[in-house]
Amino acid sequence: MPELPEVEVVRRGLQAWVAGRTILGAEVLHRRAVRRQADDLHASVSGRTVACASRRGKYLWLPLSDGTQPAAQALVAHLGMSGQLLIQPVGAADEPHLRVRFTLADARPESADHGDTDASSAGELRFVDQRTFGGLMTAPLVDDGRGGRIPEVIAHIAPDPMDPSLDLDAVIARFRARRTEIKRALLDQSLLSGIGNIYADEALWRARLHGSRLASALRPAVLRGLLGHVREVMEQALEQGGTSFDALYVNVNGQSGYFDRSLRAYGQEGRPCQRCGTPIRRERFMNRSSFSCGRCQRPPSRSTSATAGPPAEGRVTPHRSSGGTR
DNA sequence: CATAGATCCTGTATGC
DNA sequence: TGCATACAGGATCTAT
Repeated sequence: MPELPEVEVVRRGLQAWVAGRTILGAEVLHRRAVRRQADDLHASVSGRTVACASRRGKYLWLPLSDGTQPAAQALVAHLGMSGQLLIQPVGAADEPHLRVRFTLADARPESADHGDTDASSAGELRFVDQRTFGGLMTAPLVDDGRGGRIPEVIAHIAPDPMDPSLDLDAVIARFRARRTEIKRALLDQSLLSGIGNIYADEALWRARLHGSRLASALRPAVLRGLLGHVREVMEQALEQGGTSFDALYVNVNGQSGYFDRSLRAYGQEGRPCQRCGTPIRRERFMNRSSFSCGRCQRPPSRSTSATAGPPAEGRVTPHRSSGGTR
């Protein structure tokens, strides 16, 4: 499941293989894969040159230059659960779940040493997605408020742990203002982006925190430590090429990462905790699985759990704007 | 406004 | 063997 490290691996591949190349055309094979203007995709991208490959959290985008001005538009991509962006030679067999095909001009259109075009370097950028939770769209680029540019459709996505402009103190303050479980807050992309179920569980394991702890009940130093673990585990995963459980996550050349060998909590149900030997347990949380150590990661007491029942009688209850219909 | 839950999607694994 | 069900889960939409 692509989270920040996996998406960053893909971004680097796009930077190496697609940046500087001109898009000749787009063919949409599955409409759901293009979120807004499926009919306009070809017209929106053809003839434009990919300036670079950018990322925030789990979103990727390719600023598209028309050659005369800084890019005003970008091709935005989210891999969802099973999306892949692959570089393929022209003529390669279509993948079973090929959704969008972009044809790319020669990587070196200006190298006229011999005057002939090098057909072997022409190629395709393909969006392949089995479960169609991912998608592409084009969007105008707007100022991000920090001197950078971002597609306006993802302006609500918070900076991620790898962003050098991240204001850690501000993030900690926002976490502390949340009256919800810490894992739920970690997964909220408007607070801090790039974290999914895998790295949330890994960071919580490293911090020895149970995901049901109330975010607002954690001291700033504890949150600082947790966010440090988030960043550290993501950096380590990136060094391993990301986490792959199967062929659903691969880089632009179809290769898998190896961080699954280093997972300590996610998917480790029944295996001994690497710290204390207690079997890793699995719990349902937010309609998905959560993995944690029953000894190192103590669940909160009822009084500090966000999943605890309603306040006892006599407690002050939040006011309602209108009378309840109950 | 803040928070919680439903929903989309399909290949693979599991159970009876 | 075959069919039904569970599961993976990020972002968006809806409800409270």
